[in-house]
Amino acid sequence: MTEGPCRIRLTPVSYAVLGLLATHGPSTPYDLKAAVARSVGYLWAFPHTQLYAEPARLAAAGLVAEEREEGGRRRRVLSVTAPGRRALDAWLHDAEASPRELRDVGLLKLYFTGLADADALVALGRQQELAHRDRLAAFEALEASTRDDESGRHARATLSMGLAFERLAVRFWAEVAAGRLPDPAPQEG
Amino acid sequence: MTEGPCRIRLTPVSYAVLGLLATHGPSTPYDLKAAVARSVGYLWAFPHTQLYAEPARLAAAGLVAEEREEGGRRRRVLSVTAPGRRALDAWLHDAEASPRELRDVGLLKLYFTGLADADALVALGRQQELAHRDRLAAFEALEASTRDDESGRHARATLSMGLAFERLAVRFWAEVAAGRLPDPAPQEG
DNA sequence: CCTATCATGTAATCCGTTACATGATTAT
DNA sequence: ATAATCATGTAACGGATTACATGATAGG
Repeated sequence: MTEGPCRIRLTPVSYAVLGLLATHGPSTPYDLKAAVARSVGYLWAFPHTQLYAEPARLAAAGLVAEEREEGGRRRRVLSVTAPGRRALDAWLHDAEASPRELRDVGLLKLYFTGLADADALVALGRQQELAHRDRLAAFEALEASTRDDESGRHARATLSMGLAFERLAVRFWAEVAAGRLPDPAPQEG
Repeated sequence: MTEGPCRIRLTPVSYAVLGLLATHGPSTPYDLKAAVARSVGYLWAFPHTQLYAEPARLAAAGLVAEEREEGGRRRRVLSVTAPGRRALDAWLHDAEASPRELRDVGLLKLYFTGLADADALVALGRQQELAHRDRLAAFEALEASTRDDESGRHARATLSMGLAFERLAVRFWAEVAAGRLPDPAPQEG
């Protein structure tokens, strides 16, 4: 049993695909698209084209197997190979993961809003508050619909972080919208 | 007065460059690099190469002006043009900014850690807690060093969000490290 | 004077996105 | 039967990262 023919760099998308295949078993790219929408999508969404392109990359490296259906649409059915599973496990057991920068466009705007007038600031606050409220509502709906789903404890844990973050963001931007620029100084210590 | 010769798509990097030039006046790419490190870097860092490449793009579009020093290093000195300033103002006055997905590798791992054993989970928690503690400490140092800097109120506001987020992350990952998988259900409401 | 680090840049790669396109199903 | 939407892809583009490279300045 030889290893994959060529080494490729594995990105988060790679591991998401491997993880979804390992979780749900053999799937078509379309299945993956649906699975993402139902699961990690709120945390990390990718366009469906990536779910067609990425398996090809992984297949070239021998980490997933591609089979074509015989009849009708001749869809690709993907599954994890043994090397693929090993790569996934290695990733999961490697605790290293540098935290993401915020990289939020709203915050970047806020940073420079001193260059504009106060109206721009308040408008930004309002818009951001609304946007985060929407996401919060979506997360809460998702939370409600996955209660007493014992199998998804890890998924619910990440969702928990998502909810906490959105609540924080709503509070933050509501302050901005009210014309009160938050300052870290009077810390609630 | 004609507009820039060609339209380009302006990305967050573009506006960061425009914003920094508008704030600090004419600068070389190296100045920009230093300014980023001192300012927005904690929120959104880019490699220095982008601070050489991006001004070229902006110059081609007429949004910044490039001059070469005469003596010695013949460095490029960049400044915002009138159209550049208008583009920046338009961006600042457009409140639209879809919030960023979390897209955190640690959370993605957490999502799939049901596929691995409990050790992996705890190790991940520990590592993430440490990483976020480090960032929190860095943010706190930055906060302390910018106190009573009246001109940077907007900067301090974004920093305030950064601090709050890191505190949240530390709490969250500490739970994971302790083997307690957070669940959104018992909401502190 | 030599070395190390700072400062300044170029070039290539590659992933992610956007745009486009078309074959199946389902509904009316 | 036709329209509409679902399902499934291909192809090109471009920005961001990575790797490489070299000229100045300072320290020993």
